[in-house]
Amino acid sequence: MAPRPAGTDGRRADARRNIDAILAAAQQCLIENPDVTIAEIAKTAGVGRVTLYGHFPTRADLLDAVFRRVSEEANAVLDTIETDGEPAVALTRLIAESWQIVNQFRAVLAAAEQELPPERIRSHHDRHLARLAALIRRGRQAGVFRTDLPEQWLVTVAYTLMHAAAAETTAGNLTEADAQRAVLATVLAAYRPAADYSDGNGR
Amino acid sequence: MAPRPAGTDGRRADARRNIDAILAAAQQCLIENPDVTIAEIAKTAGVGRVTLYGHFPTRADLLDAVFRRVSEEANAVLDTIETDGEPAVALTRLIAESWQIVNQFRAVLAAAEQELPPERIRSHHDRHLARLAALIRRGRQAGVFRTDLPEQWLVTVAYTLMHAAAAETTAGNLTEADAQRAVLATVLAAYRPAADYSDGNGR
DNA sequence: CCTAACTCGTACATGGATGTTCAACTTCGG
DNA sequence: CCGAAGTTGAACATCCATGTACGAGTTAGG
Repeated sequence: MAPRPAGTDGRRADARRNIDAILAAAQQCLIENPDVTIAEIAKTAGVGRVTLYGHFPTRADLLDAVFRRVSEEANAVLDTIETDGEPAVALTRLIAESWQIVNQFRAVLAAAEQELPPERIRSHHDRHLARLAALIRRGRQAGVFRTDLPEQWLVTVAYTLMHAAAAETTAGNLTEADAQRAVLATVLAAYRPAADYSDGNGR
Repeated sequence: MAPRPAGTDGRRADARRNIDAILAAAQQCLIENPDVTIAEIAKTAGVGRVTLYGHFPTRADLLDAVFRRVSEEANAVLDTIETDGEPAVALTRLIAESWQIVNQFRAVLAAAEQELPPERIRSHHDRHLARLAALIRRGRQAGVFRTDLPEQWLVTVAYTLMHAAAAETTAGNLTEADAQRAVLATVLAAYRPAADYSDGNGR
């Protein structure tokens, strides 16, 4: 109607709608099975296979778009988290939220890892990792997190454990609640300073 | 020469030799790239593709055999480890050894996980997991390991961290020595009782 | 030595997924 | 209402790894 804001995008309205549908479908399908076929994604999106190829010339392109989308969704959530204050508390908050996300989307990640060049994955992840890294740094300076291991390793520990817990829930070995608790308890313990003479109450 | 012990196997000597070569080649190839093609494995083994199929009718059969082989090799090593005495010390020994193995063979595992039915994986792994589980149980009774999380989860934590560390070394982020130290320190910390009022020296 | 067991290469059958091309049909959007 | 942008299914072209079939050549081993 109104001479469209010109920033909308070159595309026509229905095209944009389809792209959305495709991304949503892809996301859902990938969660159920990282090896879904393009054909199936198209069908789920209620769109012709050819149409899909029209927007995403190659499987990798599609995966990349989905990955980017999920990643941005995650950032939107995580950016609202308060990471100031007592590091251990902030860590608890951050991990709890992050775990929800990992638990939801780990299958997408798995798919992406299989078929996207590693730097691609890295670049999408960086912001998440940086957030945690910053918190760790702060906690170390405050003397409440251990400093005898590389910062990078501590980051890895947290993400690894989240993935593991997610796997355990999908395998049915742990309820979501138990899994979250387990991750939290484990990471907190793993981050505690090596020779900890404190009383365990954190101060 | 001597009327062969009759327990040798129905096969002819050269056949047995080839089977060995194939398994060895497969193991090596899979370590370099979990998606190696059968053809390449055959070539590496210095054997015709057809010959390979003669012994392992299907890719899954081959993977299974390789997996079994590696697993048995691992068991041979791990069975020699002293798991009595102070649980924390025994754990250190067990993890240190296990990590070496995981670090060497994680690629094989990855390949197997992709293409073998999960129960197969399980059955091969069980003995390793059981070993650790037993030690954990003992440590808990002795009051030196935490009891507020499922035993199963603690096992997962250890193996997960070993895999993560292995990944970090292959990525070049950690030297083998640093990785081993990191795993050890992290697992020990993670296993420590939740509200730990001890002096950190273990007794 | 002589035979059955093994191996080899080449060639072929299969199957499944990814992309492409085309010509007709719909829908936007001005 | 008209033209351009978008959509569609069907058919086709590739590609690539797996697995088979065969006939001829080797080798083990009694």
